Amino acid sequence: MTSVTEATPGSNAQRERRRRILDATIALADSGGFDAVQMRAVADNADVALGTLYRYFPSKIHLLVTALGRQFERAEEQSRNRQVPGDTAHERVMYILGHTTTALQQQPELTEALTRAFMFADASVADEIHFVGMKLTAMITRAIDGTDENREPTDEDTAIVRVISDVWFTALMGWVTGRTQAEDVTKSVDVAVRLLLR
Amino acid sequence: MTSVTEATPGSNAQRERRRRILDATIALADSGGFDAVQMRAVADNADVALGTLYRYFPSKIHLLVTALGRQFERAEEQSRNRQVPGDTAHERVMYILGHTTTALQQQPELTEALTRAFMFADASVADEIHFVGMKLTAMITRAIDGTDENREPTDEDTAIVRVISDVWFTALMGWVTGRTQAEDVTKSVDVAVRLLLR
DNA sequence: TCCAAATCTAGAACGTGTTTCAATAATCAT
DNA sequence: ATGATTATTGAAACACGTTCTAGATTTGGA
Repeated sequence: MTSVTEATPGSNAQRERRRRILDATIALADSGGFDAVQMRAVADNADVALGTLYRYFPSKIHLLVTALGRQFERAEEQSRNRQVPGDTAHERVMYILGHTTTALQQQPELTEALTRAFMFADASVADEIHFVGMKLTAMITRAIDGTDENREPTDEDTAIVRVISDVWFTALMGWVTGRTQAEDVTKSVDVAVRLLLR
Repeated sequence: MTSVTEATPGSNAQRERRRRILDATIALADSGGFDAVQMRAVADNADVALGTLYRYFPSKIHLLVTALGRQFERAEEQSRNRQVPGDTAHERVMYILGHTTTALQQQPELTEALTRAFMFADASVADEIHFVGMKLTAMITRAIDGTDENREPTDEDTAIVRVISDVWFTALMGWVTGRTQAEDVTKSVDVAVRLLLR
């Protein structure tokens, strides 16, 4: 037992298993998307039994949405440490979302897997979904507020952020399902942001 | 062979089979949602062989999205024949979407099945998806324009309609997946419409 | 009317998410 | 250290979407 324990519950071995499972999930998703994340393959690659995998994550959706949360946590962390460039709220929001969209589109298979899982998710995954929503909201809100670090977001800000998130998500969904082009995602968001932040 | 043939291709018997399949689909979806629409059950209830079902609809998703199209066609037809009440664009859009939302929420299982299918749909269902999008766009656009029947929608109108559709869809998705309350759907849309139509 | 092509049927079979179970291993309180 | 509890393993089994096959049936043209 090392003294350095993370906030995650369970023994060392359990935290290790959990990490291996999520790593295997991301690796498989990155290589072949949603369909490649097969529970038997995840279990094999993570060196755990299938039953153990299900003890840690009650379904494929939980697994993927949790992985999505981990990715968003990192993205939000990164964005938190840097000043968002841009003179207007519009520019700043587009910087963040354009950036994030491009990053996601660099790993199309992974993005497809995670987005599809997000779409599938039902009430039993509400916590994980909420977590992801919070991270996204935080990023966009920070972009709207800009340099004014201490500005308390107004109700209107919050409402605008929600609408932008919805548009972004729907556009992303169109792209991962192969119904729209990569550029269309950023375009859709840009139109929405223009309508909302004026 | 009767003389009255619909626009649907194929022989009489084939049109009958197709109708039986879609009817069985709606009935099963209405009774138990997405999970109850099992391909074997649909085939049984429609009195066709499983192979035949797959000849008519290449996947469960095609089947459900086609059924969704039929439902939306009817809804749009109904709304087309009536004047939309309300003095402002906001009131009229909310009337239409509030109405439609309430109608969908009367049949939660059916709505869950159709919405989930819509979410799943990939490029191979693009035509059916597009059809549904057109119907929805038509309804909302008519509501924005109000009594001015001949007004040509501006680019801005079109953009606004897209954003509203996205918000509505995302909210509906939250509800069918059991993550939000029924009222939240209309509330979300109302906030978005207020931000966009001012 | 008859033949060839297309369609339909019944049912088996396959893949993958999920569940279950008996046996083994690890952990923890006393 | 020991016994009890809990976690893990390996493997079988199940459910449902989907595919495949062999034989009937229907259809449409000569």
